[in-house]
Amino acid sequence: MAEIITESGLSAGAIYSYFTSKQDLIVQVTRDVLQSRADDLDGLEKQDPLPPPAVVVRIFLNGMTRDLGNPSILVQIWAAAAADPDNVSTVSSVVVELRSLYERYLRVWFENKGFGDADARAHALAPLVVGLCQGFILQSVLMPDFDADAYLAALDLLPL
Amino acid sequence: MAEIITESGLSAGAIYSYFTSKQDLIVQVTRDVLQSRADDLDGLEKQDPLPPPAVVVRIFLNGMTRDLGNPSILVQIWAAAAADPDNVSTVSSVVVELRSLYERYLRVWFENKGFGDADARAHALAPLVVGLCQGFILQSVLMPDFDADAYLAALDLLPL
DNA sequence: TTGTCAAGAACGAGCATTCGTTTTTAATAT
DNA sequence: ATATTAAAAACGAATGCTCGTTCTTGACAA
Repeated sequence: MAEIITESGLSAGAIYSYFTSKQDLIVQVTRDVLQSRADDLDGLEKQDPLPPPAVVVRIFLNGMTRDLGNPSILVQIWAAAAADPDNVSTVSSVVVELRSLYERYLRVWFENKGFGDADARAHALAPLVVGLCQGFILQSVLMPDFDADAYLAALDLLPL
Repeated sequence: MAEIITESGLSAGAIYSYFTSKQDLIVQVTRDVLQSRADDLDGLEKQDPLPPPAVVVRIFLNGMTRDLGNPSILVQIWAAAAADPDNVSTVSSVVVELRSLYERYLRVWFENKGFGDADARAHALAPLVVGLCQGFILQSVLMPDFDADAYLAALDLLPL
């Protein structure tokens, strides 16, 4: 909150005429960011040919970086949810939504590639793709020598 | 600390005759856990034939679950490091070590499979494998409906 | 008696939040 | 134009709570 107050140029009290609580602020900002990612993905799914998973993930993560700057705030949110069962549902619903976005995309991708089990493959792999994104965010926050481009480039080596 | 105090059966003050601070406690426990993982991996690397990546990751994550129970504590540690630059080096050194463990294993794995660029592949993919593990831990903490077995099974679909 | 260790109350820093007050805005009256 | 006034917004010190840590006290062992 201290950082947000400073950056907003407002006083501590003024924040609370726009958001009823820290939690409310987080929820509203999260909604905005998630909507941006959904919009990005909608755009990609309209393209022909359909961009490969590595590109989709790259654009997702670029978008997160653009919107959040240093995504350390995301790690804080995860930890707050992990510590307090009341917050788990808020965070998990976002992750679930994100996962289903990836799953929808992957289903089309595998169908286009002629996989008979496109549905099952998409369902199984979506959590891994989410995991790769979470890993990217964690490592970009926690590792001073993290090479974001190398991480994204390595996605091409995974023949999804 | 409150939970640790309760579970240890000691008082608040007594803890501090065994650990000089919360940070010290975390560092020592982390060392223990990481050493267990390194031992696990050493055992796997002695096997013939060399177990595939999916098995190595599965055993790593099973070990973490066995040692930590609910890995929510790990998410707390990540967040503490993300919030305070002083703690980043502690955490990052652990992740770097883990990454190099995976990289060493992957190099042998790719050499056995006859890849000419085994070294480069291992170097590129190790961060992704770490990311998949981090994603597993996050999702197992944050998502009530997380299916750990399905996540691990899906690793077999990634033809590494 | 002396030394060791645990207990647990007390401490103090950090945090989100509140609230009485002041300042700014904007509409209306003079 | 200027003055008046009511509403809205912002201020920021004060509040209450949490949490890691310290310190005094007391019990038991050597």
